[in-house]
Amino acid sequence: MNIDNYEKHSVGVKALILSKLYYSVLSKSLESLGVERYFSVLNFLHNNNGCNQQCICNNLAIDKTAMVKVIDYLIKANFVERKLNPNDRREYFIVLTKKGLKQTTEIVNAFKRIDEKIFANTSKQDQLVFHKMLGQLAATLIELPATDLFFNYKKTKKQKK
Amino acid sequence: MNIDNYEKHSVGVKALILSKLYYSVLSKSLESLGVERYFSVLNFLHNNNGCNQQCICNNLAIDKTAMVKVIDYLIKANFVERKLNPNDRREYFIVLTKKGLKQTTEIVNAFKRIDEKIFANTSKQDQLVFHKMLGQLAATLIELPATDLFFNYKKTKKQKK
DNA sequence: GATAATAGTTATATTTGTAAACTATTGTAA
DNA sequence: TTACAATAGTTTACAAATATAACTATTATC
Repeated sequence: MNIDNYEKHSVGVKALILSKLYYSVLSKSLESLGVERYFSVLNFLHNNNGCNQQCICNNLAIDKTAMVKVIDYLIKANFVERKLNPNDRREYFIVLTKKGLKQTTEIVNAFKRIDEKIFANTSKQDQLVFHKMLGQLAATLIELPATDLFFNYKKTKKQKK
Repeated sequence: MNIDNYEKHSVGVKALILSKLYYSVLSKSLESLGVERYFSVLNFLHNNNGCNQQCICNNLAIDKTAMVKVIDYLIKANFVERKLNPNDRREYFIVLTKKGLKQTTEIVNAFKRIDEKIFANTSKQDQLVFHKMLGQLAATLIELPATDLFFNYKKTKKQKK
């Protein structure tokens, strides 16, 4: 079993394949959980419990219309609740339930475990360079002209005729 | 405009976000082309013209049933043709048309241009470490237990009762 | 010659992504 | 203080992606 010629690809293709491999391993290690999707959202919520939907979108580069369905799904699974912010009645806080808190602990650990495992044979120095580079690449890409995608804030530009 | 707290994410999440950013920039820079999808497939075909569908799947980690539609789409757009291999009549060679060859040249260049741009301010040494790490991570992940996903060869395991 | 394996297809269902239009609320500026 | 813009979130409709299973045709293996 193999991904052929991985080293020949561009950075974008490598990143996409790497994320596919990663999520495939993650799903396997979390098979027994009550949800089978949106692990990254739950992982994020564990560290940012009570943030609003837009915040999740901005952090994970997910479109806000897609996020509606994600939260609906997680509510149905009894992992989170929507709580209206009384000080700004436009937004809802997304809060983990008791069950959600317990389960997300496992998810957080699964992420950590995989990260540890794949870096096990790598020097601390190389790991630092790697993470520094990832940050730089993301920062550079954000500054280049791009299609709107998940950047909801840009959409208004088109509305004016 | 920004991706908040990028540096806090796990490798898998970072890779996914990075690929989203990358493809968003890529799409923008190829807006004028006759296709608006499957750039990585076309980029791959440019360097592997005449390979079969399974080969594309193995290289880009795409499921073979999805690949059927991708190739259908590219045939419709007059970018590629299916040519039956006379020596093994199960497989088709995927061959770029004249139009396809011309267009994929632009795609290949777009990939290269972005890679050059995002690495412009990075030392050759760091780039080497980065690519070496990407390869190592992918290789490690492939060895870990995973859900089947795009690994078509594994599916046979389940067929036997 | 039977069986397994491979390349590719079809069908179906679900999920995800995209665009546009929408409500409700809050912020801002004349 | 009213008008307008911006923000948070939702809905709808449609296109595309993903997953599963069953399928044909062909080739490889024993």
